[in-house]
Amino acid sequence: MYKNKNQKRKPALVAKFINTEKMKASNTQTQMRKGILEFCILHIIARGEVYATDMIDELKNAQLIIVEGTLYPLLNRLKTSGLASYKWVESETGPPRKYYSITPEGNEFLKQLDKTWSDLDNSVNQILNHQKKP
Amino acid sequence: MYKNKNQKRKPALVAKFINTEKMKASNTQTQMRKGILEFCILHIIARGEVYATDMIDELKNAQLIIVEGTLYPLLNRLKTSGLASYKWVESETGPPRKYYSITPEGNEFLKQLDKTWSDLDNSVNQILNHQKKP
DNA sequence: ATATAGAATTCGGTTATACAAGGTACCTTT
DNA sequence: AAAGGTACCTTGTATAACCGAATTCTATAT
Repeated sequence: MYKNKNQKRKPALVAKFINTEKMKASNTQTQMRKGILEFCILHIIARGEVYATDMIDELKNAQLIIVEGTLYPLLNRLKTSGLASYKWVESETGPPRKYYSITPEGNEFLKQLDKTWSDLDNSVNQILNHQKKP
Repeated sequence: MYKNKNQKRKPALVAKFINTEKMKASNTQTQMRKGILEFCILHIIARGEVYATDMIDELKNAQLIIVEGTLYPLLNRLKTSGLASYKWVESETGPPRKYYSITPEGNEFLKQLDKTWSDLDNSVNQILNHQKKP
């Protein structure tokens, strides 16, 4: 729908990474988040048709800040791998939106992710509480 | 203690990644684990002096499989950044061991990680249970 | 017409984890 | 001495996710 003329972009200005305690913590945060966003998005989609802004809102609501530059590529990945699909829907207040829904394959995959997450959750809590497995 | 002669290495044989559902799942698993290992290790060290094999055993016990090639670099990172320290201890059954303990800075950092983890845990559970924040 | 806002897209850059696989060193036993 | 087990170390590499920021397009409002 959007044409892609080969346009030139200015290289982004990049702030140099500085290694302080404080930055380390925020780094760990991003590290921990890795792979969890996809999981959360799939869950949101699985509940009903939504478009990007809906997702961002819901994630923000759950204190998971996500930006467009992260979300859109992720949605494309889900689409390409057949885990999600979308349809265009006209909006009354602006440009049309892509409403996503989950596919059967997506649901199958989501089941695995649920297990992966709960396993991980259990493992971590076991370490935190230092209880030996029976 | 261990000398480092500059040895030559054969390039590692690399299995080409094949994109199946199954592999996708295991990939997500490693993604989700990112940054969590450091967190767990710090916790284990915080409880008392341990050496590498102790840690691996405890993690394995909690279903978190970790290999030496992951652990040793991680421990070095902790040491270098002042979050952990170690002392050599003779063993009665083999070569000496490095027993690690946490530093005050490490404890401070661990507090932050605890919060990071519980925040993330809450966020994810909020998505899974689909409850709006009050 | 023009401006503004909402929606989707793209990409260049940064990050550093986790793993595989090979290697060195120490200690005990035979 | 040779062997075997335990402990520690190092390099290379796959990744691949996430973000920042500019961009394009559409529709509505002024």
